[in-house]
Amino acid sequence: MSRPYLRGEERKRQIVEATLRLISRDGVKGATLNRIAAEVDLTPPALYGHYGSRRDILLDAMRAEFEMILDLHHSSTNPNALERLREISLNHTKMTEEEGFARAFVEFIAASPDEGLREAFGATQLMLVEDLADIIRDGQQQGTIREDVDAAQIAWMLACRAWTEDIASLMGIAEHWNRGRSRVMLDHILDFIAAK
Amino acid sequence: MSRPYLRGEERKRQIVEATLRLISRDGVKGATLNRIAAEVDLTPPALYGHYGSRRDILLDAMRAEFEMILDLHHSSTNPNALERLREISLNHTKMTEEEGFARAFVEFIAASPDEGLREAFGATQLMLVEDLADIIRDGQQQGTIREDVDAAQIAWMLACRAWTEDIASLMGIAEHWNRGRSRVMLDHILDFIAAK
Amino acid sequence: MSRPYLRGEERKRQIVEATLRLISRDGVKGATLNRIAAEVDLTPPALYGHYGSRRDILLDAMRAEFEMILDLHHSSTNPNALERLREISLNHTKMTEEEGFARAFVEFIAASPDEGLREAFGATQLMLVEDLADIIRDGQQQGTIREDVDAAQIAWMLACRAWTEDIASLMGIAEHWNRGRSRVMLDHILDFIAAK
Amino acid sequence: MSRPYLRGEERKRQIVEATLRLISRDGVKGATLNRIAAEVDLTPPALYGHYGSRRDILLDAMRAEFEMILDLHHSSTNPNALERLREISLNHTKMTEEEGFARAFVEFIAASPDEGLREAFGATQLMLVEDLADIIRDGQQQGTIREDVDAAQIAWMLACRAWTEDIASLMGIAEHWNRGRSRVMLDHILDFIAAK
DNA sequence: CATGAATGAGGGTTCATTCAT
DNA sequence: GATGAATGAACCCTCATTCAT
Repeated sequence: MSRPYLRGEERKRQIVEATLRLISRDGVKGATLNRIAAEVDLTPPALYGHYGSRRDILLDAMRAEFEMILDLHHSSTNPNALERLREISLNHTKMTEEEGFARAFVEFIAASPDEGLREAFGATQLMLVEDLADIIRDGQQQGTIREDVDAAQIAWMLACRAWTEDIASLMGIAEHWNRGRSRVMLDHILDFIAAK
Repeated sequence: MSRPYLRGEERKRQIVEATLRLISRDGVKGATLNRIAAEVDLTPPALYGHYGSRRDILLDAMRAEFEMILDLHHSSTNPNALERLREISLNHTKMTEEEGFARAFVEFIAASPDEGLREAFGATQLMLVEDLADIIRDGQQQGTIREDVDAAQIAWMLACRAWTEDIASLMGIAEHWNRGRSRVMLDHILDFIAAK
Repeated sequence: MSRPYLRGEERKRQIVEATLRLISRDGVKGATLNRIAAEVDLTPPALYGHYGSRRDILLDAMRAEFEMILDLHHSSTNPNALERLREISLNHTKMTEEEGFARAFVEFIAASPDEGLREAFGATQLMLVEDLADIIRDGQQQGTIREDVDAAQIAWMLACRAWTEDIASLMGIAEHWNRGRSRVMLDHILDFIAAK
Repeated sequence: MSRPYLRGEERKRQIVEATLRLISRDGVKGATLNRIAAEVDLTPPALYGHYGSRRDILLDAMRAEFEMILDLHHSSTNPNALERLREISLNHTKMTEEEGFARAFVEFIAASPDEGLREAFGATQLMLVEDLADIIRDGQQQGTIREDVDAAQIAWMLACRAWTEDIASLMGIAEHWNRGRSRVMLDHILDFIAAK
C-alpha cells in the first residue's frame, strides 16, 4: 500500500539490524524468521527475496557485528599504541555497559552448534585478535611496547578480558566482574608490556 | 518386556548423563526431550516421571556439571595453595583438551535466554569463583601468596582464563589459543601473586 | 508412613468429594485422575483400587450430587405442599449463590459427550423432576394446588428455573438473572398453580 | 497439487463451519485442531495461517453461532410484536428438533472453564436477551403487550425456555420436555404479558 | 492398599521453507 | 519485490491406563 518497495541494499541493512537487535534480546535461537520479518514489516517468505536461508541472514548479521568491533578497534587514534590499546579496551567496557552492543557478539558463541555459526565465528574472532596483535607490533616498532613480548599472546589476553566482560554481563553477574576489576586486569596486562 | 525398570535415582543419573552428552554435542537447544528419551531408551513422557519439566532436567544437569568442576577444584591436594592453583588450572586445560568435559559447561552460557538458565548458571559460576578465592586466601594465610592482592580479583582472572580455554575449544580455534599460551597467561597471574 | 490405609468406603467418599470439588472449579474435563489423586494424597494408579476407571469415579460423583439435590428437595418439611415448593426453590437460589453447590451439577450437562455422562445425567434429572412432580401431586390431594394443572409440566418449569439460576451463575451473568427476577418467575409459577 | 488454495475468507468460513459441526457432535473439548484441520482437509499448522490460536477459532465459531440466533430473532416479520415473539420461540423449538442447530450453542455453556469461553459467551447471551427485550418494548409501544411488565424479566423467561429446550435435547430427554410442554410454557408467558 | 515406572495417544504450537500468484 | 496459503518436522507436555512390585 503506502510502503514503497525498498532498494535491495537498504532492505538488507534493515534486516541485518533487526536480526542483531533480536539476537541481543533473545539469542540466536530467538532470531526466528517470523520475528525478523515482523521487525522489518515484511512476511517471512519475503526474506527469501534477499537471502537464501535463515543461516545466510545470521552470517550477514555476524559480519556486520564483526565490522562494529573493527570500528571499535579504530575508535582511538592515539598515536601511542599502548595508550591506543588502553582506550580501545576501555571503550569496550563502556559499550558493554551500554547494554546492547557486544551482546549479540557473545550470543554467536552461544549459538547452537546446529546453526553452524561457530566455525564462521571463530574465523572472525581470529581476525579481530590479529588486528589487536598488529597494534601491539605497532607499539613495539614505535618503542612504547616491550620488544620481547609475544604480540599474539598479549592480543589473546586482551580479547580474553573483553569476552569475560561480555559473558559476565550476559549472565547477570556484572556486579561481581565489574568495571573496576576489569580495569585492574587491563592495567596488569598493559603494565606488563609497557616499555620501561 | 525385557527391559527391567530402573530404580529412580539410577534413572535420574542416566538421564542427567545423557543430557550432558547431548548438550556437549548439540548445545542446550539440542537437548530435546525426544533425544534425551531416545538416549536412555524411554519415551518422552516417561521423563516426566522423574522430572517435572525439561527445564528441571537441564537444571539438574547443570548442577551435575557444577559438581564436576568442584571436584576439579579439589583434584589437587598440594598443601601449597599457590601450587594447588597451578595444578587445578593445568588440570582444567587437560580436561578441556579431552573433548567432552567442560564443553557442556560453556553451552550453558550459550543457552538461549528463554531457557531461563543463565541466571541459575551465573549463580553457580559465582560459587566457583568464590571457591577459588578461598584457595587464594588460604595461600595468603600460609604465606605462599602475597597478602596485598585482592583474592576475588585474582579468582576472576583465573576463571577468565578457564572460560577462554573452553570457548576457544568450542569455536574450533584451540590451535591459536593453545595450551602454551594458556600456560603463559597462567604463569603471569601466579608470578604476580606469588609471595617473594 | 504416617498415613494409615483408609477403609474402602471412607476412601471412596474422599475421592468423590475431591472429584466434585474439582468439577466445580475446573469442569468435568478438569477432574483428571492426576488432580483427583493429588487431592486425596494418593497416586493416580491407586484410584484403580477403588474404581474401575475414571468414568466410574465421575458416575459416582454424579450420584452423590444427585443425592444432594434430593436432600435439597427434602430441606423443607412445610406441610403445605405449595409452600414446600416455594421453600425448596428459594433454598436452591440460596445454595446457588453460595458458590460451589450446583456448580458441579451444571458441569455434568456440560460434560463432553465423549465422557458418556450425559445420558446418565439425563436419567437422574428425570428422577429429580419426578420428585418435584410428586410434591405437586401431594398438593393437589391436600387441596393447596389446583387439580387441573399437569404436575409434570409444572415440575419441569420449576426445574427450568433452577437450571437457569445455575447456568447464569456459571456464565458470570448472575447480576442480570438475579435473585429478584428468579423470585418473580417463581411467584408466577406458584400463583398460577395455587388453589383459589 | 490438485487442491486449489482457498481465499482467506472462504477458508475461514469453512473452518468455522467445521468447528461448529464438531462442537455439536463432540463438544468444545472435541473440537481439536487435529480434527478441525482434518475436516477442512488441511494440516493443523495451516490453521495458524488463519487464526492466531485455537481459542480464536472457538471465539469466531461462537460469534457465528451468535449471528445465527440473531437471524432466528429476525426470522419473523410479523408486525405484531407479541406474535413475533411466539413465532420466534416456535422457530427455536423447530430448529432444536432439527438436530444440529443450537446444539453447539449449549456446548459453549458446557465449555470447560479453562477454555475461557464462558465469560465471552455470557456477554453474547446478554445481547440476545436484550434483543428479545427490545421486541417486548416494541410490543408495549404498539399496545400488543401490557405496559406494566418488566421487559427484561420476560425476555429472560423466554430465554430460559429456549435454554431448557436445548439442554433437554442435549441430555437426551427431549421426550419428556417435549414440544407440547415447551409450548405450554410459552403460552403461559405470552398470555401473561398480552394486553387485554 | 498402594506405589513407581512406563506407555501410546493426543494435545496446542512454532519453525524454516516452498510454491503459486 | 512481496504475499498468502500451506506443509512436515519437531517442539514440550498431559492424560488415562497398565503392570510389576
